[in-house]
Amino acid sequence: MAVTDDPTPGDPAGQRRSRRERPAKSPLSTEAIVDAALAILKSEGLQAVTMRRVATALDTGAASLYVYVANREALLAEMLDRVTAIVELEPPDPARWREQMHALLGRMRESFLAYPGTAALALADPPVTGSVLIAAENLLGILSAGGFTPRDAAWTCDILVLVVQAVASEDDARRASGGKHFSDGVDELRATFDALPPDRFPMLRSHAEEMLSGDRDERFHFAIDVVLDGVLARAARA
Amino acid sequence: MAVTDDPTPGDPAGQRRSRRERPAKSPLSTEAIVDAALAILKSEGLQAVTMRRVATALDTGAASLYVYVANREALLAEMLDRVTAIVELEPPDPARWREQMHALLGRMRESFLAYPGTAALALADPPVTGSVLIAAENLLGILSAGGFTPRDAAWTCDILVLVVQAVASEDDARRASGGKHFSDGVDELRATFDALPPDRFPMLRSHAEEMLSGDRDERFHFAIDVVLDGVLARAARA
DNA sequence: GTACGGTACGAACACTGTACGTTACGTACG
DNA sequence: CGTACGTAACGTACAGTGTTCGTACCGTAC
Repeated sequence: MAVTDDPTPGDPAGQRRSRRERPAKSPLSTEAIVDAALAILKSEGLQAVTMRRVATALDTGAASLYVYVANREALLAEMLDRVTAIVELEPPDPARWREQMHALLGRMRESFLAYPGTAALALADPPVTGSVLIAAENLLGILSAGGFTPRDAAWTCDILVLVVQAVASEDDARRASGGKHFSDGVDELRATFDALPPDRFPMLRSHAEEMLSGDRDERFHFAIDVVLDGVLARAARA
Repeated sequence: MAVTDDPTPGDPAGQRRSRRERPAKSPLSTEAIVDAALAILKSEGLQAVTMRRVATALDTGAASLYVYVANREALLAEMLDRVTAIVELEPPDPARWREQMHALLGRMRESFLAYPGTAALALADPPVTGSVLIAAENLLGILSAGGFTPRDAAWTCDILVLVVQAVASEDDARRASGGKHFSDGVDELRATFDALPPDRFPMLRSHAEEMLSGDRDERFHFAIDVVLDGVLARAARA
Protein backbone atom coordinates (compact mmCIF):
# COMPACT_ATOMS: atom_id res chain seq x y z
CA MET A 1 0.00 0.00 0.00
CA ALA A 2 1.13 3.52 -0.69
CA VAL A 3 2.85 5.28 2.08
CA THR A 4 0.33 8.07 2.55
CA ASP A 5 3.12 10.11 3.94
CA ASP A 6 0.95 11.68 6.54
CA PRO A 7 2.20 15.24 6.84
CA THR A 8 1.61 15.87 10.48
CA PRO A 9 1.74 19.64 10.73
CA GLY A 10 3.17 19.96 14.17
CA ASP A 11 5.98 17.55 13.60
CA PRO A 12 9.28 19.27 14.18
CA ALA A 13 11.84 18.71 11.49
CA GLY A 14 14.62 16.25 12.09
CA GLN A 15 12.82 14.82 15.08
CA ARG A 16 14.48 11.41 14.89
CA ARG A 17 12.65 9.75 17.67
CA SER A 18 14.38 6.45 17.31
CA ARG A 19 13.63 4.52 20.45
CA ARG A 20 17.20 3.50 20.37
CA GLU A 21 17.94 5.54 23.46
CA ARG A 22 16.09 2.97 25.47
CA PRO A 23 18.68 1.57 27.91
CA ALA A 24 18.93 -2.13 27.29
CA LYS A 25 15.51 -3.32 26.31
CA SER A 26 15.96 -7.06 26.23
CA PRO A 27 15.09 -8.56 22.88
CA LEU A 28 11.77 -10.26 22.41
CA SER A 29 11.49 -14.01 22.65
CA THR A 30 8.77 -16.61 22.93
CA GLU A 31 9.75 -17.16 26.54
CA ALA A 32 9.55 -13.51 27.45
CA ILE A 33 6.18 -13.21 25.76
CA VAL A 34 4.79 -16.22 27.60
CA ASP A 35 6.18 -14.87 30.87
CA ALA A 36 4.52 -11.53 30.38
CA ALA A 37 1.26 -13.16 29.36
CA LEU A 38 1.26 -15.41 32.42
CA ALA A 39 1.93 -12.45 34.68
CA ILE A 40 -1.05 -10.62 33.22
CA LEU A 41 -3.18 -13.74 33.44
CA LYS A 42 -2.33 -14.18 37.08
CA SER A 43 -3.09 -10.62 38.09
CA GLU A 44 -5.88 -9.59 35.76
CA GLY A 45 -7.51 -12.73 34.44
CA LEU A 46 -7.73 -14.44 31.10
CA GLN A 47 -9.73 -11.84 29.29
CA ALA A 48 -7.04 -9.29 30.00
CA VAL A 49 -4.53 -11.34 28.06
CA THR A 50 -4.84 -9.53 24.77
CA MET A 51 -2.08 -9.20 22.23
CA ARG A 52 -1.92 -5.48 22.78
CA ARG A 53 -1.87 -5.82 26.53
CA VAL A 54 0.96 -8.33 26.44
CA ALA A 55 2.87 -6.20 23.96
CA THR A 56 2.48 -3.14 26.16
CA ALA A 57 3.88 -5.06 29.10
CA LEU A 58 6.92 -5.80 26.96
CA ASP A 59 7.09 -2.19 25.84
CA THR A 60 6.44 -2.95 22.22
CA GLY A 61 3.61 -3.21 19.72
CA ALA A 62 1.16 -6.03 19.20
CA ALA A 63 2.47 -6.79 15.73
CA SER A 64 5.90 -7.59 17.09
CA LEU A 65 4.61 -10.59 18.93
CA TYR A 66 3.66 -12.40 15.76
CA VAL A 67 7.29 -13.11 14.97
CA TYR A 68 7.46 -15.48 17.93
CA VAL A 69 3.85 -16.56 18.31
CA ALA A 70 1.61 -17.65 15.47
CA ASN A 71 -1.54 -16.15 16.99
CA ARG A 72 -3.37 -15.72 20.26
CA GLU A 73 -4.46 -19.33 20.36
CA ALA A 74 -0.88 -20.49 20.00
CA LEU A 75 0.14 -18.14 22.77
CA LEU A 76 -2.50 -19.57 25.07
CA ALA A 77 -1.35 -23.08 24.23
CA GLU A 78 2.20 -22.11 25.06
CA MET A 79 1.06 -20.64 28.34
CA LEU A 80 -0.81 -23.84 29.12
CA ASP A 81 2.29 -25.88 28.46
CA ARG A 82 4.26 -23.74 30.85
CA VAL A 83 1.58 -24.07 33.52
CA THR A 84 1.65 -27.85 33.39
CA ALA A 85 5.44 -27.81 33.26
CA ILE A 86 5.75 -26.24 36.71
CA VAL A 87 4.09 -29.06 38.64
CA GLU A 88 6.63 -31.04 40.56
CA LEU A 89 6.62 -34.75 39.80
CA GLU A 90 6.52 -37.80 42.06
CA PRO A 91 9.02 -40.61 41.42
CA PRO A 92 6.71 -43.64 41.69
CA ASP A 93 6.95 -45.50 44.97
CA PRO A 94 4.74 -48.63 45.21
CA ALA A 95 4.39 -48.19 48.96
CA ARG A 96 2.97 -44.70 48.68
CA TRP A 97 1.18 -44.76 45.35
CA ARG A 98 -2.16 -43.44 46.53
CA GLU A 99 -0.61 -40.71 48.60
CA GLN A 100 1.53 -39.76 45.61
CA MET A 101 -1.51 -39.65 43.41
CA HIS A 102 -3.22 -37.19 45.72
CA ALA A 103 -0.09 -35.08 45.96
CA LEU A 104 0.53 -34.93 42.24
CA LEU A 105 -3.07 -34.26 41.26
CA GLY A 106 -3.31 -31.70 44.05
CA ARG A 107 -0.34 -29.84 42.66
CA MET A 108 -1.85 -29.95 39.20
CA ARG A 109 -4.98 -28.38 40.56
CA GLU A 110 -3.01 -25.70 42.37
CA SER A 111 -1.09 -24.94 39.23
CA PHE A 112 -4.28 -24.45 37.27
CA LEU A 113 -5.67 -22.38 40.07
CA ALA A 114 -2.63 -20.13 40.14
CA TYR A 115 -3.40 -19.15 36.57
CA PRO A 116 -7.16 -18.77 36.36
CA GLY A 117 -8.79 -19.92 33.19
CA THR A 118 -6.12 -22.37 32.19
CA ALA A 119 -8.10 -25.36 33.40
CA ALA A 120 -11.02 -24.48 31.18
CA LEU A 121 -8.55 -23.85 28.42
CA ALA A 122 -7.03 -27.31 28.81
CA LEU A 123 -10.47 -28.86 28.60
CA ALA A 124 -11.45 -26.82 25.60
CA ASP A 125 -8.61 -28.12 23.51
CA PRO A 126 -6.64 -30.89 25.17
CA PRO A 127 -2.99 -30.17 24.51
CA VAL A 128 -0.42 -32.84 23.73
CA THR A 129 2.73 -30.92 24.43
CA GLY A 130 5.94 -32.07 26.02
CA SER A 131 5.11 -31.22 29.60
CA VAL A 132 1.69 -32.84 29.32
CA LEU A 133 3.33 -36.05 28.16
CA ILE A 134 5.76 -35.88 31.05
CA ALA A 135 2.90 -35.49 33.50
CA ALA A 136 1.04 -38.39 31.89
CA GLU A 137 4.15 -40.52 32.13
CA ASN A 138 4.33 -39.82 35.84
CA LEU A 139 0.65 -40.56 36.41
CA LEU A 140 0.92 -43.88 34.58
CA GLY A 141 4.02 -44.71 36.57
CA ILE A 142 2.30 -44.19 39.88
CA LEU A 143 -0.78 -46.15 38.84
CA SER A 144 1.41 -48.94 37.58
CA ALA A 145 3.22 -48.94 40.90
CA GLY A 146 -0.19 -49.25 42.49
CA GLY A 147 -0.79 -52.48 40.62
CA PHE A 148 -3.19 -51.19 37.97
CA THR A 149 -3.30 -53.15 34.74
CA PRO A 150 -2.20 -51.18 31.68
CA ARG A 151 -5.74 -50.64 30.51
CA ASP A 152 -6.99 -49.63 33.94
CA ALA A 153 -4.03 -47.31 34.41
CA ALA A 154 -4.52 -45.66 31.03
CA TRP A 155 -8.24 -45.12 31.43
CA THR A 156 -7.96 -44.05 35.06
CA CYS A 157 -5.28 -41.56 34.15
CA ASP A 158 -7.65 -40.08 31.61
CA ILE A 159 -10.51 -39.81 34.09
CA LEU A 160 -8.39 -38.29 36.83
CA VAL A 161 -6.97 -35.59 34.59
CA LEU A 162 -10.49 -34.80 33.51
CA VAL A 163 -11.58 -34.50 37.12
CA VAL A 164 -8.69 -32.24 38.04
CA GLN A 165 -9.37 -29.92 35.16
CA ALA A 166 -13.09 -29.86 35.76
CA VAL A 167 -12.69 -29.18 39.47
CA ALA A 168 -10.11 -26.47 38.86
CA SER A 169 -12.34 -24.93 36.26
CA GLU A 170 -15.25 -24.83 38.68
CA ASP A 171 -12.93 -23.53 41.37
CA ASP A 172 -11.92 -20.41 39.61
CA ALA A 173 -15.41 -19.85 38.33
CA ARG A 174 -16.61 -19.85 41.91
CA ARG A 175 -13.79 -17.59 42.92
CA ALA A 176 -14.48 -15.14 40.17
CA SER A 177 -18.19 -14.81 40.83
CA GLY A 178 -18.18 -15.09 44.61
CA GLY A 179 -15.29 -12.77 45.08
CA LYS A 180 -17.39 -10.21 46.87
CA HIS A 181 -18.32 -12.53 49.72
CA PHE A 182 -15.67 -14.70 51.29
CA SER A 183 -18.23 -17.46 51.58
CA ASP A 184 -18.01 -18.41 47.91
CA GLY A 185 -21.75 -18.14 47.47
CA VAL A 186 -22.73 -21.01 49.68
CA ASP A 187 -25.25 -18.83 51.40
CA GLU A 188 -26.89 -17.88 48.15
CA LEU A 189 -27.11 -21.52 47.17
CA ARG A 190 -28.64 -22.40 50.50
CA ALA A 191 -31.18 -19.67 50.01
CA THR A 192 -31.94 -20.98 46.54
CA PHE A 193 -32.56 -24.47 47.88
CA ASP A 194 -34.71 -23.19 50.71
CA ALA A 195 -36.85 -21.28 48.27
CA LEU A 196 -37.68 -24.33 46.19
CA PRO A 197 -41.21 -25.75 46.32
CA PRO A 198 -40.92 -28.88 48.50
CA ASP A 199 -43.40 -30.87 46.46
CA ARG A 200 -41.46 -30.59 43.23
CA PHE A 201 -37.96 -30.67 44.70
CA PRO A 202 -38.11 -33.09 47.61
CA MET A 203 -34.63 -34.45 46.96
CA LEU A 204 -32.90 -31.13 46.66
CA ARG A 205 -34.67 -29.98 49.80
CA SER A 206 -33.66 -33.00 51.83
CA HIS A 207 -30.14 -33.08 50.40
CA ALA A 208 -29.48 -29.37 50.60
CA GLU A 209 -27.16 -29.62 53.55
CA GLU A 210 -25.10 -32.37 51.96
CA MET A 211 -24.88 -30.56 48.65
CA LEU A 212 -23.16 -27.72 50.46
CA SER A 213 -21.12 -29.69 52.99
CA GLY A 214 -17.37 -30.06 52.85
CA ASP A 215 -14.90 -27.64 51.44
CA ARG A 216 -13.53 -27.81 47.93
CA ASP A 217 -10.36 -29.59 48.97
CA GLU A 218 -12.22 -32.30 50.80
CA ARG A 219 -14.50 -32.96 47.87
CA PHE A 220 -11.62 -32.91 45.42
CA HIS A 221 -9.70 -35.63 47.25
CA PHE A 222 -12.92 -37.54 47.79
CA ALA A 223 -13.45 -37.59 44.04
CA ILE A 224 -9.95 -38.92 43.47
CA ASP A 225 -10.39 -41.68 46.02
CA VAL A 226 -13.74 -42.56 44.52
CA VAL A 227 -12.23 -43.00 41.09
CA LEU A 228 -9.30 -45.02 42.38
CA ASP A 229 -11.48 -47.24 44.53
CA GLY A 230 -13.96 -47.65 41.73
CA VAL A 231 -11.37 -48.96 39.34
CA LEU A 232 -9.90 -51.23 42.02
CA ALA A 233 -13.33 -52.60 42.88
CA ARG A 234 -14.09 -53.37 39.27
CA ALA A 235 -10.68 -54.97 38.79
CA ALA A 236 -11.17 -57.15 41.88
CA ARG A 237 -14.56 -58.25 40.70
CA ALA A 238 -13.43 -59.34 37.25
CA MET B 1 -33.94 1.06 7.84
CA ALA B 2 -37.55 1.96 7.02
CA VAL B 3 -36.78 1.44 3.36
CA THR B 4 -37.75 -1.78 1.62
CA ASP B 5 -41.05 -0.19 0.72
CA ASP B 6 -43.12 -3.11 -0.42
CA PRO B 7 -46.81 -2.24 -0.29
CA THR B 8 -48.85 -5.36 -0.10
CA PRO B 9 -51.54 -5.38 -2.83
CA GLY B 10 -54.64 -5.77 -0.76
CA ASP B 11 -53.64 -3.10 1.63
CA PRO B 12 -55.77 0.03 1.63
CA ALA B 13 -54.19 3.27 0.70
CA GLY B 14 -52.46 5.36 3.23
CA GLN B 15 -49.84 2.70 3.76
CA ARG B 16 -47.14 4.82 5.28
CA ARG B 17 -43.64 3.72 4.50
CA SER B 18 -42.78 1.69 7.50
CA ARG B 19 -41.50 -1.78 8.15
CA ARG B 20 -45.04 -2.64 9.03
CA GLU B 21 -45.76 -4.26 5.70
CA ARG B 22 -43.50 -7.11 6.59
CA PRO B 23 -45.86 -10.15 6.51
CA ALA B 24 -45.78 -11.19 10.09
CA LYS B 25 -42.33 -10.53 11.37
CA SER B 26 -42.80 -11.97 14.81
CA PRO B 27 -41.90 -9.55 17.51
CA LEU B 28 -38.65 -10.01 19.30
CA SER B 29 -38.59 -12.00 22.50
CA THR B 30 -36.03 -13.65 24.70
CA GLU B 31 -37.20 -17.00 23.44
CA ALA B 32 -36.83 -16.09 19.81
CA ILE B 33 -33.38 -14.67 20.45
CA VAL B 34 -32.25 -17.80 22.27
CA ASP B 35 -33.68 -19.95 19.49
CA ALA B 36 -31.82 -18.05 16.83
CA ALA B 37 -28.62 -18.11 18.86
CA LEU B 38 -28.87 -21.87 19.38
CA ALA B 39 -29.44 -22.43 15.69
CA ILE B 40 -26.32 -20.47 14.88
CA LEU B 41 -24.37 -22.26 17.59
CA LYS B 42 -25.40 -25.63 16.23
CA SER B 43 -24.47 -24.89 12.64
CA GLU B 44 -21.54 -22.52 12.94
CA GLY B 45 -20.06 -22.94 16.39
CA LEU B 46 -19.80 -20.81 19.46
CA GLN B 47 -17.57 -18.11 18.11
CA ALA B 48 -20.13 -17.38 15.42
CA VAL B 49 -22.69 -16.48 18.08
CA THR B 50 -22.16 -12.74 18.06
CA MET B 51 -24.79 -10.19 18.86
CA ARG B 52 -24.73 -8.92 15.32
CA ARG B 53 -24.97 -12.40 13.84
CA VAL B 54 -27.93 -13.30 16.03
CA ALA B 55 -29.60 -10.01 15.25
CA THR B 56 -29.12 -10.52 11.53
CA ALA B 57 -30.75 -13.93 11.79
CA LEU B 58 -33.74 -12.21 13.36
CA ASP B 59 -33.69 -9.53 10.71
CA THR B 60 -32.91 -6.74 13.11
CA GLY B 61 -30.00 -4.83 14.59
CA ALA B 62 -27.74 -5.84 17.43
CA ALA B 63 -28.94 -3.05 19.67
CA SER B 64 -32.46 -4.39 19.62
CA LEU B 65 -31.43 -7.53 21.43
CA TYR B 66 -30.46 -5.64 24.54
CA VAL B 67 -34.09 -5.07 25.44
CA TYR B 68 -34.49 -8.77 26.12
CA VAL B 69 -30.98 -9.83 26.98
CA ALA B 70 -28.69 -7.98 29.37
CA ASN B 71 -25.53 -8.78 27.44
CA ARG B 72 -23.80 -11.56 25.57
CA GLU B 73 -22.93 -13.44 28.73
CA ALA B 74 -26.56 -13.45 29.80
CA LEU B 75 -27.54 -14.73 26.39
CA LEU B 76 -25.08 -17.58 26.66
CA ALA B 77 -26.42 -18.42 30.11
CA GLU B 78 -29.93 -18.48 28.75
CA MET B 79 -28.83 -20.76 25.93
CA LEU B 80 -27.19 -23.06 28.44
CA ASP B 81 -30.38 -23.25 30.44
CA ARG B 82 -32.31 -24.24 27.35
CA VAL B 83 -29.77 -26.89 26.46
CA THR B 84 -30.09 -28.55 29.85
CA ALA B 85 -33.85 -28.17 29.72
CA ILE B 86 -34.19 -30.44 26.71
CA VAL B 87 -32.78 -33.58 28.30
CA GLU B 88 -35.54 -36.04 29.03
CA LEU B 89 -35.75 -37.12 32.66
CA GLU B 90 -35.93 -40.55 34.26
CA PRO B 91 -38.59 -41.16 36.94
CA PRO B 92 -36.50 -42.97 39.55
CA ASP B 93 -37.00 -46.73 39.63
CA PRO B 94 -35.02 -48.58 42.35
CA ALA B 95 -34.77 -51.69 40.18
CA ARG B 96 -33.13 -49.87 37.31
CA TRP B 97 -31.22 -47.10 39.01
CA ARG B 98 -27.82 -47.74 37.44
CA GLU B 99 -29.28 -48.14 33.99
CA GLN B 100 -31.24 -44.94 34.51
CA MET B 101 -28.10 -43.16 35.56
CA HIS B 102 -26.33 -44.13 32.36
CA ALA B 103 -29.31 -43.14 30.29
CA LEU B 104 -29.78 -39.76 31.90
CA LEU B 105 -26.11 -38.82 31.90
CA GLY B 106 -25.81 -40.07 28.34
CA ARG B 107 -28.60 -37.77 27.25
CA MET B 108 -26.95 -34.88 29.05
CA ARG B 109 -23.77 -35.53 27.14
CA GLU B 110 -25.65 -35.75 23.86
CA SER B 111 -27.39 -32.50 24.60
CA PHE B 112 -24.10 -30.75 25.22
CA LEU B 113 -22.68 -32.33 22.12
CA ALA B 114 -25.58 -31.14 20.00
CA TYR B 115 -24.63 -27.58 20.87
CA PRO B 116 -20.84 -27.46 20.76
CA GLY B 117 -19.15 -25.32 23.35
CA THR B 118 -21.95 -25.41 25.89
CA ALA B 119 -20.19 -28.03 28.01
CA ALA B 120 -17.13 -25.86 28.40
CA LEU B 121 -19.45 -22.97 29.07
CA ALA B 122 -21.20 -24.83 31.86
CA LEU B 123 -17.86 -25.62 33.47
CA ALA B 124 -16.63 -22.08 33.11
CA ASP B 125 -19.49 -20.67 35.13
CA PRO B 126 -21.68 -23.33 36.69
CA PRO B 127 -25.26 -22.16 36.27
CA VAL B 128 -27.95 -22.58 38.89
CA THR B 129 -30.99 -22.08 36.74
CA GLY B 130 -34.35 -23.79 36.87
CA SER B 131 -33.60 -26.59 34.47
CA VAL B 132 -30.30 -27.33 36.15
CA LEU B 133 -32.08 -27.72 39.46
CA ILE B 134 -34.61 -30.02 37.86
CA ALA B 135 -31.83 -32.18 36.46
CA ALA B 136 -30.11 -32.25 39.84
CA GLU B 137 -33.35 -33.28 41.48
CA ASN B 138 -33.64 -36.19 39.10
CA LEU B 139 -30.04 -37.28 39.63
CA LEU B 140 -30.46 -37.21 43.39
CA GLY B 141 -33.70 -39.15 43.05
CA ILE B 142 -32.07 -41.94 41.09
CA LEU B 143 -29.09 -42.16 43.42
CA SER B 144 -31.43 -42.23 46.39
CA ALA B 145 -33.35 -45.03 44.75
CA GLY B 146 -30.02 -46.81 44.40
CA GLY B 147 -29.55 -46.71 48.15
CA PHE B 148 -27.00 -43.94 48.35
CA THR B 149 -26.88 -42.03 51.61
CA PRO B 150 -27.72 -38.35 51.32
CA ARG B 151 -24.09 -37.30 51.53
CA ASP B 152 -22.93 -39.90 49.04
CA ALA B 153 -25.75 -39.02 46.67
CA ALA B 154 -25.00 -35.31 46.85
CA TRP B 155 -21.28 -35.63 46.32
CA THR B 156 -21.64 -38.30 43.65
CA CYS B 157 -24.11 -36.15 41.79
CA ASP B 158 -21.54 -33.38 41.78
CA ILE B 159 -18.76 -35.61 40.48
CA LEU B 160 -20.88 -37.16 37.77
CA VAL B 161 -22.05 -33.84 36.42
CA LEU B 162 -18.44 -32.74 36.35
CA VAL B 163 -17.46 -35.85 34.41
CA VAL B 164 -20.24 -35.39 31.89
CA GLN B 165 -19.29 -31.81 31.25
CA ALA B 166 -15.60 -32.56 31.03
CA VAL B 167 -16.11 -35.47 28.66
CA ALA B 168 -18.49 -33.49 26.48
CA SER B 169 -16.05 -30.64 26.45
CA GLU B 170 -13.24 -32.88 25.30
CA ASP B 171 -15.58 -34.49 22.81
CA ASP B 172 -16.32 -31.40 20.87
CA ALA B 173 -12.73 -30.25 21.09
CA ARG B 174 -11.69 -33.49 19.46
CA ARG B 175 -14.42 -33.12 16.89
CA ALA B 176 -13.44 -29.59 16.04
CA SER B 177 -9.76 -30.27 15.57
CA GLY B 178 -9.95 -33.73 14.08
CA GLY B 179 -12.74 -32.88 11.69
CA LYS B 180 -10.57 -33.42 8.66
CA HIS B 181 -9.88 -37.08 9.40
CA PHE B 182 -12.72 -39.33 10.48
CA SER B 183 -10.33 -41.00 12.89
CA ASP B 184 -10.42 -38.16 15.42
CA GLY B 185 -6.67 -37.91 15.47
CA VAL B 186 -5.96 -41.26 17.03
CA ASP B 187 -3.36 -41.90 14.39
CA GLU B 188 -1.55 -38.67 15.17
CA LEU B 189 -1.52 -39.56 18.85
CA ARG B 190 -0.19 -43.01 18.12
CA ALA B 191 2.54 -41.46 16.02
CA THR B 192 3.36 -39.08 18.86
CA PHE B 193 3.69 -41.93 21.30
CA ASP B 194 5.83 -43.96 18.92
CA ALA B 195 8.17 -41.05 18.48
CA LEU B 196 8.87 -40.71 22.18
CA PRO B 197 12.30 -41.74 23.50
CA PRO B 198 11.70 -45.11 25.21
CA ASP B 199 14.13 -44.44 28.01
CA ARG B 200 12.37 -41.34 29.25
CA PHE B 201 8.81 -42.43 28.47
CA PRO B 202 8.67 -46.16 29.23
CA MET B 203 5.14 -45.96 30.62
CA LEU B 204 3.64 -44.03 27.75
CA ARG B 205 5.36 -46.37 25.31
CA SER B 206 4.07 -49.51 26.96
CA HIS B 207 0.62 -48.05 27.61
CA ALA B 208 0.20 -46.44 24.21
CA GLU B 209 -2.26 -49.00 22.91
CA GLU B 210 -4.41 -48.78 26.03
CA MET B 211 -4.39 -45.00 25.99
CA LEU B 212 -6.01 -45.12 22.59
CA SER B 213 -8.25 -48.15 23.02
CA GLY B 214 -12.01 -48.00 23.26
CA ASP B 215 -14.27 -45.43 21.72
CA ARG B 216 -15.50 -42.32 23.49
CA ASP B 217 -18.84 -43.88 24.43
CA GLU B 218 -17.22 -46.89 26.02
CA ARG B 219 -14.87 -44.78 28.09
CA PHE B 220 -17.65 -42.43 29.08
CA HIS B 221 -19.81 -45.16 30.51
CA PHE B 222 -16.75 -46.76 32.09
CA ALA B 223 -16.07 -43.53 33.92
CA ILE B 224 -19.64 -43.42 35.23
CA ASP B 225 -19.48 -47.00 36.45
CA VAL B 226 -16.15 -46.30 38.08
CA VAL B 227 -17.55 -43.39 40.02
CA LEU B 228 -20.66 -45.29 41.07
CA ASP B 229 -18.71 -48.39 42.09
CA GLY B 230 -16.15 -46.29 43.88
CA VAL B 231 -18.73 -44.63 46.08
CA LEU B 232 -20.45 -47.95 46.72
CA ALA B 233 -17.17 -49.59 47.66
CA ARG B 234 -16.31 -46.83 50.08
CA ALA B 235 -19.80 -46.94 51.57
CA ALA B 236 -19.59 -50.73 52.06
CA ARG B 237 -16.19 -50.42 53.71
CA ALA B 238 -17.28 -47.83 56.24
C1' DG C 1 31.52 -0.23 2.16
C1' DT C 2 27.70 -2.61 0.73
C1' DA C 3 24.12 -5.93 0.42
C1' DC C 4 21.14 -8.84 3.02
C1' DG C 5 18.03 -11.38 6.30
C1' DG C 6 15.34 -10.94 9.87
C1' DT C 7 13.25 -8.08 13.74
C1' DA C 8 10.46 -4.27 15.31
C1' DC C 9 7.00 -1.12 14.35
C1' DG C 10 3.01 1.94 12.98
C1' DA C 11 -1.03 1.95 10.50
C1' DA C 12 -4.95 -0.21 8.79
C1' DC C 13 -8.76 -3.76 8.30
C1' DA C 14 -12.55 -6.24 9.63
C1' DC C 15 -14.57 -7.42 13.33
C1' DT C 16 -16.42 -7.44 18.28
C1' DG C 17 -19.72 -5.96 22.51
C1' DT C 18 -22.12 -2.27 24.09
C1' DA C 19 -24.17 2.76 24.99
C1' DC C 20 -26.67 6.50 23.30
C1' DG C 21 -30.21 9.38 21.23
C1' DT C 22 -33.87 9.19 18.11
C1' DT C 23 -37.65 7.34 15.67
C1' DA C 24 -42.05 4.55 15.08
C1' DC C 25 -45.68 2.01 17.05
C1' DG C 26 -49.80 0.33 19.79
C1' DT C 27 -52.54 1.74 23.26
C1' DA C 28 -54.87 4.27 26.92
C1' DC C 29 -56.78 8.44 27.99
C1' DG C 30 -59.04 13.04 27.33
C1' DC D 1 -61.96 10.92 17.43
C1' DG D 2 -57.56 12.92 18.44
C1' DT D 3 -53.61 12.92 21.23
C1' DA D 4 -50.08 11.90 24.51
C1' DC D 5 -47.15 8.43 26.18
C1' DG D 6 -44.31 4.43 27.28
C1' DT D 7 -41.74 1.17 25.13
C1' DA D 8 -39.66 -1.44 21.53
C1' DA D 9 -36.66 -1.09 17.52
C1' DC D 10 -33.29 1.28 15.20
C1' DG D 11 -28.97 3.61 13.24
C1' DT D 12 -24.91 5.28 14.72
C1' DA D 13 -20.85 5.61 17.32
C1' DC D 14 -17.12 4.22 20.42
C1' DA D 15 -13.57 1.72 22.31
C1' DG D 16 -11.47 -2.49 21.83
C1' DT D 17 -10.14 -6.99 19.62
C1' DG D 18 -6.92 -10.22 16.54
C1' DT D 19 -4.33 -10.02 12.59
C1' DT D 20 -1.91 -8.40 8.25
C1' DC D 21 0.88 -5.43 5.59
C1' DG D 22 4.57 -2.46 4.15
C1' DT D 23 8.31 -0.22 5.81
C1' DA D 24 12.33 1.19 8.65
C1' DC D 25 15.99 -0.40 11.11
C1' DC D 26 19.64 -3.46 13.12
C1' DG D 27 23.67 -6.53 13.17
C1' DT D 28 26.17 -9.39 10.34
C1' DA D 29 28.39 -11.58 6.03
C1' DC D 30 30.53 -10.53 2.16
